[in-house]
This record gives sequence, C-alpha cells and structure tokens, in this order.
Amino acid sequence: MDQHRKSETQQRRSIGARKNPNTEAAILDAALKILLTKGGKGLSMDAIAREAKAGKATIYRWWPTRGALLLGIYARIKGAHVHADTGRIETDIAAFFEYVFEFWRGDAGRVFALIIAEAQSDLDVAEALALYRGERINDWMTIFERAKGRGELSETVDCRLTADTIIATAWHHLLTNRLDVKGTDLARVLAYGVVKP
Amino acid sequence: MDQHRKSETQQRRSIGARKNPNTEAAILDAALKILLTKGGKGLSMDAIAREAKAGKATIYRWWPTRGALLLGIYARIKGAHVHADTGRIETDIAAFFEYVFEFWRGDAGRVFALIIAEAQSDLDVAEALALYRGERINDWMTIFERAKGRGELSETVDCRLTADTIIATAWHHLLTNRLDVKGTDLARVLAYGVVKP
Amino acid sequence: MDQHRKSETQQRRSIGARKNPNTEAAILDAALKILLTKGGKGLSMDAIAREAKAGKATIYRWWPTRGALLLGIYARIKGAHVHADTGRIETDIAAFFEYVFEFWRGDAGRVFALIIAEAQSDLDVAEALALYRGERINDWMTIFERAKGRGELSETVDCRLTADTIIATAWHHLLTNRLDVKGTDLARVLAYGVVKP
Amino acid sequence: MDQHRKSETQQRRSIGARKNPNTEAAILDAALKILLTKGGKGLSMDAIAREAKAGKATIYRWWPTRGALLLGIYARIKGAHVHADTGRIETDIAAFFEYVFEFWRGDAGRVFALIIAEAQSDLDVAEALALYRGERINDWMTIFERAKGRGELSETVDCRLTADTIIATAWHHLLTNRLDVKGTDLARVLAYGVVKP
DNA sequence: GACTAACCGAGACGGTACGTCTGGTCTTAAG
DNA sequence: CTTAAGACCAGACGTACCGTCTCGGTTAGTC
Repeated sequence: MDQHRKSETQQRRSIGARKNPNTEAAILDAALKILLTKGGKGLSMDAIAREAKAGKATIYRWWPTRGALLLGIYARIKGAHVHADTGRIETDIAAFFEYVFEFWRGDAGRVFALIIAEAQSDLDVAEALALYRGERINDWMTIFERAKGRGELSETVDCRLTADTIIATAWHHLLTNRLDVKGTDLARVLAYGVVKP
Repeated sequence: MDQHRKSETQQRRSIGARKNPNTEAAILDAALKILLTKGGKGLSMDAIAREAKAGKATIYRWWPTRGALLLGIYARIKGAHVHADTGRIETDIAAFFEYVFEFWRGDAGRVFALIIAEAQSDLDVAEALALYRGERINDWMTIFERAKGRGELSETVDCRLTADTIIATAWHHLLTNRLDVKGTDLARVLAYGVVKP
Repeated sequence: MDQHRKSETQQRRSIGARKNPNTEAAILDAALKILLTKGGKGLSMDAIAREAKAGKATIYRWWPTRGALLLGIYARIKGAHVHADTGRIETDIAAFFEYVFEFWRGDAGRVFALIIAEAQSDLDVAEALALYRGERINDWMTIFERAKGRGELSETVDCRLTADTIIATAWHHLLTNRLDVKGTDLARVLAYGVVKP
Repeated sequence: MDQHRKSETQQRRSIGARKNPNTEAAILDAALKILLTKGGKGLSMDAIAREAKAGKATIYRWWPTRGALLLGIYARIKGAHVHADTGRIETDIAAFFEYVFEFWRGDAGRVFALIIAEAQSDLDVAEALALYRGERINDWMTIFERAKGRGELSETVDCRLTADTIIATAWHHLLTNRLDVKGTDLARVLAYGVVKP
C-alpha cells in the first residue's frame, strides 16, 4: 500500500550526472500537448513545467529559448523526407505537396507554422529555419538534376529559385491554413507557368 | 515660465465624446517606433502607452487586441496598390516584385511579417489577413484577364492559383528576409515554369 | 409609438442654469443602492454614474469627494434625533441604544460605519464626523442637565466624558456588527459602573 | 568600494523553495513606511512593491489581501499586552488607557485605526479583528475575576459587557484622534457610572 | 567507501506585461 | 449655465509568466 502510494507520487529523479531521457520526453510531450490544446500563446515555460512535472531550470538547461523548444518539438515529430521518384517532374512536385500537406494536417503543421512565426522575432530560430530550408532546397536540386538528365527541363530554368518557389507555395498554404488544396493543381502552375509556350 | 512649464506637461485632453485623432496618431506612431526599435517582442501595450503618453484604456478602446493594433500600424504606412501595365505578363509580375520588395524594405516589411506571424495565433488577424490576401488576388485576376484578352496566357492555366503563388513567393521572401532577390528572376520562374515546352 | 420610445429613452436633461433635484435624488439613490448591494468597495464614481444615468462631472460638481457623497447619503436617510424622556437617566440611555440600533439595523448602519471608516483617511469626513459627534454630545448634555436637576447624578461625574462613552459604545457595536445587544444591559454598565458603591 | 556598491544594488535572491524572511521584513517595513508617509490611500500594492524592491507576486503570495497585509504590519509592531495590577480596578483601567494610548501615539495607532476601517469592507479583516477583540476581553475577564476576589465589584455587574465598553472607549478615542485624554478621567466614568449610588 | 559532479523537482525571487477598473478632468451637444 | 455622454491620462488592481536562483535529494563515476 505504501508501495503503491510511493509509486504514485514518484517523480523522475536524477539518474546521475547525465541527462535523463525520460525527462526530455516528458517535457517535449507536455509542450506539444499544450501547443495543440491551448495554442501558441498558451505555451509558457511555467505551463510546460507544471504539465511535465519538471523544474523550470531543467527546461532552460536543455532548451534555452522558446524557439529552441519549438524546434525540439518539431524534430521529435518530424519524419524522414521522402521524395517519390515518379519519372516526371510535374508528378514529383504534386506528390511532394500531397505528402507534406498530409503530414502537416496532423499536429506537425501547427508546430511548423509557429516556428515560422517565431522566426520573425527570434534570430536563432530564423537561422535554424534558414538552414532547414537550405536542406530542403538541396533535396530538390538532386531531383531537378535527375530531371535534367532526362531532358525534361527547359534550359533557362533557375533550379534553386524554382525549388524555393515550391517551398514558398507549401509554406504559404500552411500559413494561410489551406492544406486541402490539390497537389496536382499546384504542380501544374509550377511546372508550366502562365505564359502560352 | 509658468506658461512654458504648462505647455510641457500638457497632455492630450478629451475633445468631447468622440475620438481624438491626435491620440490615435500618437499611439500608432509610438507603436511603430517601438516595433522598429525593440522588435516585435518589445511591442507591449504598456510600452506604447508610456511612449505615446496615452492611457492604456485608450489603446484598448480603439484596438482591442495586439493584432488589431498591428493591422492599424500597417494600414497607416501602406500606400495604394499600383500595378504597372507593361503589356506583357512576365514583366508585370517582375514589376510587382520590384515594387513590393522596395516598399517592404522600409519599415513596412517588418510590420507585415509580424502580422503574418501574429495571424498564426490570433484568429482575428488571420481573418483580416485572409481578406487582404483575397483583395490582392483579385488585383491579379484583372491583370490576368487583360493578358488573356491579348492571347498571352495558356488555356489550361488556373489564374487564381497562379495569383496565389505569386503572393506566396512575395511573402516567402519577406519571411525569410531576402527582399534583395531580383524580381525578373522570380517572374521568369512563375511565367514559364520548369518543364520544357 | 415614437412618443413611447422617446419617453423610454428620455434622460434627465438640464432644467436651465440651476441644479436639477431629480438628478440629485437619482445619484444619491443609486449610490445607496450600490453601497448596500456591492458593499463599500464597489461604490465607485463610475458605477454611480452608470446606475444613476448621470454624468460623472455632475456628481463631482455637487460632491467633490467620496466622503462628501457618503455624508450626503447619510443625511438623506437620517431621521430626526429624538431622545425619549423617561424620567430616569438609566432608562433614557437604554432607550437611546434601542432606538439607534433599530435605526442602524436598516441600511443606515452600513452607511454610517463606512463614514467612520472613511474618516480614517479623509480629513474632511473626519471633520464633519467630529462636528456631528459634538452635536450628539450636546444632546446628551441637556439630558444630563435635566437629570442633575432631579438630583439623580453623582456630583463628581464628568458629563461630557460620559456622553462620549455612550456614543463610543454605540459606535463600537455598529463597527463590530453587534446591533442586537440589549440596550438595557449596556445602560446598566454605563449608569452604575463596575465598582461596588 | 565595489563591495559597497555591490551590497547596495544586491537584491534579495531566492533562498530555495521556501520563504525568505528578509523579503517579508522588507515588505512590511516598506508598507509601514508608506502608511505613515502617504496615509491609508497611498498604501497601494504597487507602491509597496516599488518601495520594498519586491515583486508584486511575492506580496500577494504571503498576504493575499490588503487586509492581511495590514494585520501583518500591526502584528509586527505590536508589543505584548501587559496589564498592570495596581490592586484597585479603577487604577487598573486608568493604567490600561495610559498604556494603550501611549502605544498608539507612535505609528501603531494609525495602523490599527486603518485595520478597523478596513474591517468595515473586508470580511476577513473583520473576522481577525473580532478574534483579537475576544482575546482582549478575556484579558479583562481575568482582571475582573481578581477584583471580584477582592470583593471590589458590585454583584450585578456584567463583566464581559464592561470589558467591551472599556475597549469601545479606547477604540473610540483612537478613531476620533483624541489619544491625549487622561486615562484616570475615563477610568472614573467606567468605574462608577453616572448615577448617584 | 567517501567524495565529487551533475541532474532533477520544486518553488521563491525581482520584474514586466496583461487586460480591466477607477479617479478626476475636460469637451461636446442638447436644452 | 446645467445636463448626459463619454474621451482622455494616470495609475492601481490581481494574475501570469519571465529567467535566475537556491534548496534538498538523487545517482554515477572517481579516488
């Protein structure tokens, strides 16, 4: 009985002079839960500490700023970036939109949108976001390379700028809360442009 | 001397049972100044009241939320939306980017970026922003109509989606702090797409 | 119909260059109502103006301070001070307690208690209260004079101090919210003291 | 010198997850100082926090209401309640008045008067005050018991009511700012009453 | 086996901002 | 000249959160 009571009130104690992974998990879980429940404004350090039954100092030790914490949350729920190779650049782009919109529709979208928002006033987050965007652009560069090998691309195209425009379109639909747009429609715009050839 | 002291300490008095335009101007000026000086995190209602020598209640009377205030600031510095008619859709798009980036490079950009950020957690701002985006899309629709009359556009193009992509690209460069990109380069991507015709 | 609507919304307008007695009544009524409903802390100038449908400036015109308003309220509900002449000083005192406690038990008690409280931080109220207390003491002096004529009082008694002690006892029971004590019991204490004669 | 400057600017840090007595002292000192300087109306939580260099939350943590703070201040400056045993009840009473008036003449009087005032609109303070009054009455009960043993008291006297009247008289002189009255005069009134034996 | 070092929950601390309320002052518009 | 209405500055209200700090206790590794 005492045993039972003890296990009920038992908290995560130190496991020695090193980071307790249970603690990290509890904090990130709590943060995500609050984010999705109370929204971005409700995500306070105090609330996280309360929810995770963690000390505030522990949170600040591992994630010194609100931005760092947001990045931590996103890293935790983010899957691998898989780019389908459909053999045609237009359908590759369409598949990307379908995939990323689907991913963002569950939890992750709100988190990533808040990261972009936070980046507008937190330089560190802005930097991390720029890095992340660079990686995604590089992903597209290899895809474009592949397409160029197939002779699919026009000679004058600026691949880096095009990749950025694809990302811009994806983010834009996230930020304006329209993740239900068809990927194929977006892909057609980006593949062929407006002007009659 | 007494006269001088009086004029020094003189505050903006009531001008009867109606809004005092001096007060509104003082508040918006103060808010903009703080925004550009201390950044988005420093824009507190208290700081604005202090800077504008206004009562907090006065601010809340006219702008009930932080978001409303941001929109007020932007409306104050925003000019008319002029779209050049160059006779070709590609150069129209390029001109748009050049114009809006130039505008955003002074003050207004930081404000608008913060509005987009705020929209991620403030529903009212999100709504206002959606409305604003709708107007900008309609601007483009008339331009596309003009181009279609000239037989410049491909038949299959989705004008509304294309307009949205142009806006997405503009916002994206604002949010990622790259307002120095050449408008002509961006216009080429959006006009012709990636695929060889 | 328009007539009806008009009379519904009709407010107390100016009646020319002089005080409108309806307004004074409405304000004091409203103040008393709030005092008894929300307690002393709820009695704000704003609340009174709202309740009385009066302008705040109108209130300040006639009662410059919170204390003045309290005194106004009390003056409005205060009856004449009648002292029964029972022929014996002890029963006179007892009758006084019975009478004043009864009076205070309805509304007036709370108001007077708040006046005493207000007097602790408002000099004007303190002065008015001192004046009022002086009058009450004088009332008692004539009664004691009467009793002295009957040869009822001991020669050494300090009438003024005794009168003050009677008032002290009354106020004390008001302030400690014990207006149910029997007047005869209090009168016996004051009439005979503690010491065996 | 640097040492000195450091100790000057040094703030009271946390001493762990428990109350810091230095902080409590600083807050009560600051509150008392303001009370005596600016009066009861100037005693705002903000002013205390400023003066004590404490956070407002810290004040509210330990004294949830203005009334609780007043009681804290009084408890801090209040000495022990000593009742002289002169061998005669009349001189005991006189000594009490002399003692308490002397005590109230310095600082404590203003504080206690404000507590009585506050009790008129704060139920918690009223309750604490009632408790305090009860203790003081009990003090007198033992004194009366002693006197009764000496055969000094008349048989019919209501000791509890007499004790209350003594207290009423003391409070009354405090509330009406007349702490210069001779204790012996007051004692005579209470000891012998008005009526010729 | 004693000692150090870092981790952990808890929560106090001085602050700042929140959004609301109140106090007094002032102006307008209506009579 | 009075009245209702209400805008205005100032600042107090009580709450929430910030980031820092100390406490008391834990465990792992070093001497």
